[in-house]
Parts: sequence; C-alpha cells; structure tokens
Amino acid sequence: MQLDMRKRRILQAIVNEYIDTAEPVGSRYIAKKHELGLSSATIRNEMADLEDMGYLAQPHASSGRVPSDKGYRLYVDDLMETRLLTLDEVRAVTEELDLKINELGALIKNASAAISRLTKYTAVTLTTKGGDSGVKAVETVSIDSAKVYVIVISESGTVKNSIASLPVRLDKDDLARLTALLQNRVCGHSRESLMGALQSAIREEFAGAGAAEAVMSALADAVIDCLRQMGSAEMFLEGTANILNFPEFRNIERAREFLEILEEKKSIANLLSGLAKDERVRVLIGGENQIDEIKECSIVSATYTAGNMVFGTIGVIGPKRMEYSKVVSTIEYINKVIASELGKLASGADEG
Amino acid sequence: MQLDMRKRRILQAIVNEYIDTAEPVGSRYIAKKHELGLSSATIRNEMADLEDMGYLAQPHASSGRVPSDKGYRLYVDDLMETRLLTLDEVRAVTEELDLKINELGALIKNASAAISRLTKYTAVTLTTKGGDSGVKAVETVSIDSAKVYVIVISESGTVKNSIASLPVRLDKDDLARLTALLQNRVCGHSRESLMGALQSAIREEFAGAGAAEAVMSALADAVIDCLRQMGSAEMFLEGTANILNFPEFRNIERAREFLEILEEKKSIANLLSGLAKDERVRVLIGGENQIDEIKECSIVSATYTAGNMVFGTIGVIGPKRMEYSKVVSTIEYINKVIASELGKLASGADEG
DNA sequence: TGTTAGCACTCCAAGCAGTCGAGTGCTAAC
DNA sequence: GTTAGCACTCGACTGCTTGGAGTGCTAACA
Repeated sequence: MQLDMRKRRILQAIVNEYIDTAEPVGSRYIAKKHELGLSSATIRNEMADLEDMGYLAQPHASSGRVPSDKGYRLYVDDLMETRLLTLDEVRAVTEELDLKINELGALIKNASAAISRLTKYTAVTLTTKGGDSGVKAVETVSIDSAKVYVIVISESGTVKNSIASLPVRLDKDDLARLTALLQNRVCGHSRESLMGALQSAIREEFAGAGAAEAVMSALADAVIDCLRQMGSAEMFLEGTANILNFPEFRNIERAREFLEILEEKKSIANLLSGLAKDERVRVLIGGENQIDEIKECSIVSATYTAGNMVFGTIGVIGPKRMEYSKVVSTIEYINKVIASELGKLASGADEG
Repeated sequence: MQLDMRKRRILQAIVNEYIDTAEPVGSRYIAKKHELGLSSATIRNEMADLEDMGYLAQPHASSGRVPSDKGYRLYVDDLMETRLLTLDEVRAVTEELDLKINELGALIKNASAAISRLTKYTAVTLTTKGGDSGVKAVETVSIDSAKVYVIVISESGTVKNSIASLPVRLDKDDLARLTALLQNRVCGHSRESLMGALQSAIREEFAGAGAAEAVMSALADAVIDCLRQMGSAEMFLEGTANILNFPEFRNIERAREFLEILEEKKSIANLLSGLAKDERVRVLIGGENQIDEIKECSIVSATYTAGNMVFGTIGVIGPKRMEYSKVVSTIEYINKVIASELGKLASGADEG
C-alpha cells in the first residue's frame, strides 16, 4: 500500500482535528469539515488503510481514529504547517523574557517561565553539565584568620563560592600573594585542564615549603569545589500545573506519575542532556523516549549554544496531542534570542 | 451546653479517626473501636451536641460526622497527643538534611526536600525578605576596563554579585583604591543604614572630583543591587505531587487550583511571611488563612531564627485532615536543627 | 436522670437495563 | 474508483433498584 497525497492530507486533517479536540476523529466529521471533496465512505476506506499502515489507531471498534506515535512522527516531520510567530507572539516573548539579566542561571529560570506562559504547557530548562568550563577570574575574601571565601567567576558569568579552611593562620599580605598565584595559574583554564594546572603549580612553587603548600592546596580544593558546583546541572520547571488542563490527565494516577517524574528531576535531566547536541529543535514523541511514566507525552526541545559551547537545553513537555506547530516555532525563537544574549555575555568576556 | 471531658474524648477520637480514614465517622465505629465504655446511642447524642456547639459537621443528613475548623483547632490546641520523634525518625531527619552545606539558600532548599520526604506532604520553605541585613565583606573583580564584578557577602553567608558599568576606564590600582574605600564604608552596615553610609562616603570623599565620584557611585549601585537580590525572598517547594495522594484532591479542579497557587508562589510567600515572628510552631487551619484556593488546607510552619534575626520560614501544607501530631513534631525538630546550624554560621562570622 | 436498645428514616454508592448516537465495515450500485 | 445504504458495535448517559451505613427519636431500663 502506498502513502499517496490523499492519504497524507487525510492524516493531516485527522491529527489537526485530534490535537484540537482530544476526541477520536470520525470519517463523517473529516468529510464535512475539511473540503477534500470526498464522501465519508471513501475517507473511511482510507482511514482503514492508514490504520493498517500504522499511522492511526482505534481506541475500540466503532470509535473514531486517533494518531499513533508513527502518525504523529510523520505529521511533525512532513505534514504539519510550520508557521512563523505572529507579531503579537514575538512581542509577548520579548515581554516575558527579561533580558536585563546577566547571570546564566537567572536567565534560564526566566526563560522557563516565559516558555510555559506562552505555550500553556510545562516548560523545562536545563543547564548542561560541564557546560561552564572556563574560569574567568578568582578572588578571595578573608572571613577570619583561618577561613577564606573563594569566589570563582566562570566565562559564562556564573559566580560560585566555597569556603576554604586553612591549616594555618594567614595575614592579609600572605593571602594576597597566594591569591595572585592562584589567579595566575587557573584563569583561562577549562575545568578539565585545571586540576593538572593546580597540581603542577603547587609542586613547582612550594616543593617542600610545607605550610604554604597546604594553604595553597586548601585554596585549590575550594576552587575545584566551585567548579563542581558549576558543573552540576540545574533544572527549572515552570507550569507543571498546566498538565492538569488536558483531558488525558484527568486520570489522577497518571497526573501524579507525571508530576512525580518531573519533581524527581533526574530522569528528565538525563533524558534531555542525552539528546543530540546540534542546534535544531527536536521533537520526541511518546514512546520515543525511554521513561515509562511519560510515554504518553511529547517533548520539544532545543539546546542553546554560544560559539561551540553547549550551555543548556530548553524544552516543553506536554501531551502527545500537542500543538507542535506553535510549540516548535516558539522554542525556535526563544532559543535564538537566548543564544544571542549568551553571545553578548561571552563577547563581553573576550574584550577583557 | 458544656464541653465536658467525655465530649472532648469523643471529639478526639473522631478527629483521629477522620485523619486516618478521610471518611465521615459514625457513632457505631467510635463505640466499637475506642474503649469509651459507651454505646453508640450515647455517642450519637454527644455527637449531636458537638455538632450544635460547632465542633463537628455533617456532609449530609444520615452521614457520619466530620471535624469543622473549630473542631480541628480544639484538637490541635488541646486534644492531640504531642509526641516526640522516634529514634528512627530523628535518624531519618539527620540523613535527609545535608548539614555540610554552608550557604543559606542551599541549606533551605535541602530542608525543603527533607521535610517533604519525611512528612509526605508538600513542603514550603521561605527565606525572609530583608532577613539578610548585614554586609560582611565586599570584593571587586575587574572584567574589562569598563566593567567590574561586585561581590557582596552577607553575614549569613549569602554571596550575590552584580556588574557595575563604569563611566570611565580604570586601571588596577584605581580599582583597588576605590574597593578599599568601599569596604571601609559598607562592611558591618545593615541594609537600612547602608544607603546613607554610601551617600555620605561619596559626598565626603569625592566632593567635586567628577570621574571618581561617578565610578564610586556606580560601584555603590552594584552593592545596593546585591543587597536587593539578598532582600528578595526566595521560596522553595518540594513534594507538590504528594497532594494528589489525598482523596480530598481527587477532584482535578481542586488539585489544579492548589498547584497553581503554589506555583505562583507570591500568595503563599506573603501568607507565610505575614505570620507572627516568634519561634513557636504555628498551625493555620482551613479558613484561618485568607487564600480562597487553600481554604481546605492546613499549614504548619515555623520561623527559623539565629540570635534576634529572622532568616526564614519552613512549613508543610496539606489537607486539613493532616497528621498534625507528626508534622508539628517534625517541623519543630528540623527548625531546631537548622537554627543551630545557622547559629554556627553566624558565630563563625563573629570570630573574625 | 443518664444510658441504651430498637426502629423508622435518609441518603449515597453501586449495579443493572435500556436507549441514544457516533462511528465503523461491508456490499451493491453508480 | 467512489458513494449510498445498512447492519452492527460500543461507549455514554439515564433512570431505577437495592443495600448499607448512619442518624434521630422513643421508650424502657438502672
């Protein structure tokens, strides 16, 4: 059997209709509403074919048809009319996104809220593990004679801090000297090369000089702790309650499973960060993801990158019966906006 | 009519029973299960009295009784058996709470997760607006010749940063001098007194010296921005999906309303921060709070303080039919643990 | 006077039969 | 190849019945 033009148009009509109503779609309805110039009987025959081919399914005999995962896949890849955002929508995005923010985490959190409000689905954003690899600056602040705050600023603008407990008391000048040394050795290094740089620094500069070596080593540990904090992914959720608006989540058990999986965060974070790292918007439909609890959901996501670096992922999760066209274009647009903002942050860094 | 001992015991039994089963409680059941030495008929009479007095209500004629808000209030204040945590529970708290954390925000986030896992309700934690008032240290890091990172560390260990855009280019020594001046003027100041201190500093030191004054003023703005960030309350939620386990939230509409109110955060944050500031554990039952959407919920909360300072609030929100005894003792205990941790953080500060 | 057994009454929840309507598949005619 | 028509299926809804849990009231009892 062949998937000719007519079948495709019928499939398209069915998916559109189902996305709209959440009710199984009947042949009569398609014949009437969509001007295909065909009778319901003909459409009935075609629908039977489409079911044989695996694009449609029937919840029970004598009910209308519902798209299968394969049907949605074809729809997303080929059939759906990709549309640009309207002017109003672009304006809404601009209003929701607070671009005055200059810190990565806050920017992403804000994007999360914007996406969920614009799409009415649940928004997920994720800072990529290990995305923040360059050290831009290190500073120390003395708390008391035995404790030092170590502050690390990454190239993407994230600031993390850690407390170093010193094995000996240290006066201001000593700390300043050691800090300068630290700065000298770690700035510009990526996370991977840092450990080696620090170790060789300690070896070269302090061979044998016990106390200073121990202090330096405590400071180095603090720097590494900061990088570890940066390296650990953060996930933001927004609009989780939205899922309860959809009839497929009337079933309280299903809703709870969904919310629990989101709350747990780890599985979704793994799922998202395991996806391909290109800049395209990706759509994962139903069973295409490996998490049982969200096999009835689809995920639309994109990674945002600046230069060659992957900074994170933004996405939308909702019922398979999702307004793909609207969601994909929204994600695409927001992704672009964020990428350009990140670009600005990064280029600000290059000047210095 | 008088609320004699027998009525109290019957009310206590009914509330206990209802908390357990979520089903209206009948006289026969109480007569059988609780050894009061009374027949169901007698208990029936007493229940009618308790209803007249407003402690009980009947969902419909010929159904069992359900506690009213007034009934719960009496139960919480007088009737419930306050219990200490068991050894196992104490151990569970200690395991869940990660006390190695030395940053306020992270500590609270962690407490949120612990509370929700231990109580099986939804946990809310809140950092108090304006709680973080003392400046402990200020540091600057140059990004490029026209941009400076300003880092402020508060007395409670929170670190915030802001970027100051300088009106003129500044070399390293100039920045160091201005930073020292800044440190000199702001350290030890509370949020309220800081503005004045900065302004007088600018006036005294730079009267007329245009460029330097402008730079200093940009730096001061950044410091104030950091304090603003610290001042804005943060709210953490954990275990929101738990609410769907309770039969009173089987109704999807009600569940959605609840989740939306939580997600919005503002109203709950206002509610919690508006409560009395003493150290006691507080219970807000049903209609005692002013938010319509959670009139069927109760909130158990406590503020955590160190010395005289209020740092925030931890709490549990769940159905009115809540295991008050368990929740109150858990909150009480966690509150104590956090307070003592905060005490350590603060005393670490005093040494310097 | 307080307590209790007994009874009539109420109301909800669950189960069941019947009806309606939407939708299908198949067949025969165009 | 398309379509009209028809028999059939199945879920959703309605109305009815039944059973059980629980009450309030009354009369008898200690």
